[in-house]
Amino acid sequence: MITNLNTFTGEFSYTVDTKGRVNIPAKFRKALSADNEDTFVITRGMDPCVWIYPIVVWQKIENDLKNLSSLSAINRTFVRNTVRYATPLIYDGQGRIQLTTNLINYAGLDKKTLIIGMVNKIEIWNPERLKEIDKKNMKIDSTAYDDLAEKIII
Amino acid sequence: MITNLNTFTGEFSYTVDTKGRVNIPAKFRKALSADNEDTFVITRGMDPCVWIYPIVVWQKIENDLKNLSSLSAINRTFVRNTVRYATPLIYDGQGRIQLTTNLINYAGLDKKTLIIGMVNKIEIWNPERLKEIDKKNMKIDSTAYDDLAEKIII
DNA sequence: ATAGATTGTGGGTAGTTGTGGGTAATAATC
DNA sequence: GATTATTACCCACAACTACCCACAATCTAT
Repeated sequence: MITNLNTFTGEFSYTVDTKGRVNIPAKFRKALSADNEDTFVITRGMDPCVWIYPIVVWQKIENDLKNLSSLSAINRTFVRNTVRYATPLIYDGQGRIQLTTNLINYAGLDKKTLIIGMVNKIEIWNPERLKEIDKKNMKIDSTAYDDLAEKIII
Repeated sequence: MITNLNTFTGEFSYTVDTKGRVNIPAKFRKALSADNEDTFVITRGMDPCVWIYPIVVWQKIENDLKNLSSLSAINRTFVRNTVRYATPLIYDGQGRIQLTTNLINYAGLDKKTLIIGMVNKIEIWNPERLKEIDKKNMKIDSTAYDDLAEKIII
């Protein structure tokens, strides 16, 4: 199929097992370009969820961070918080990744999870939490969306 | 015949079978440009129906979304809600696509469906629902149409 | 009008995928 | 150094999906 590589869409329900492993949906593994060598980077999301990047995409982010001058305190904070929780890992023979307890706690994961393709990255959510956030965002000023609508035609 | 490629018009009645498959009207398949390689992307419509895009059209949307920075919460929400339910798929040897249970529920599909060409995309409706929505929309203020008249000459 | 091709619909089967658990190797603790 | 905990790798199975074949209805063309 001719899908964009390192591009993820769709929503999937999976479980975190007792060992803290989650399956990466087969579709997402297939979307990984070969130069990733089955490797992702997991880290904290800006929302209370886990973010997963293909490692080659992450490496580009690392390079961008290198260009931020450490003379600025904001830059230092930003860099620190961005890379602090990032862990590269290879998925196992069954297509699962081993989450860290740190990230499991941060995202409040517990058994049932939602795995969501976010185009250039993947999110792992506790379904309850996402529902709350969704509800909150319902009230976002619709003018914000209108601005986006000018950039993107769907 | 000289019709525009990746452009769909007309209305067709089809059935969703027990496995959740629907036929894509032969006319629509013929309208697909070759670079799509028989691939569509199905997702939630803004109305309670299923939207179907030719994959090359969808990929343009994906690329636009990639350029939105995830530092903005509004952008994250917008991207998530846009791609969350999107699934690329190739139609089978009989010209059918396999719908996801998620989308079937969302659109309230059940056996009889209406498939409608929407120019750059295709919609799948539960006929009952469409009738209701149509009735509601009858009451649209005609000034809204006047605004459109400035953008589109028909 | 008739023969042939195309199209819509149904179902069977083999392969894939998600999930659980076991065992060996490694690391951590006392 | 011995014991425990943790991690990495392997096997098993049930559920699901993709692919194939079949057939009837419709359309096309001669």
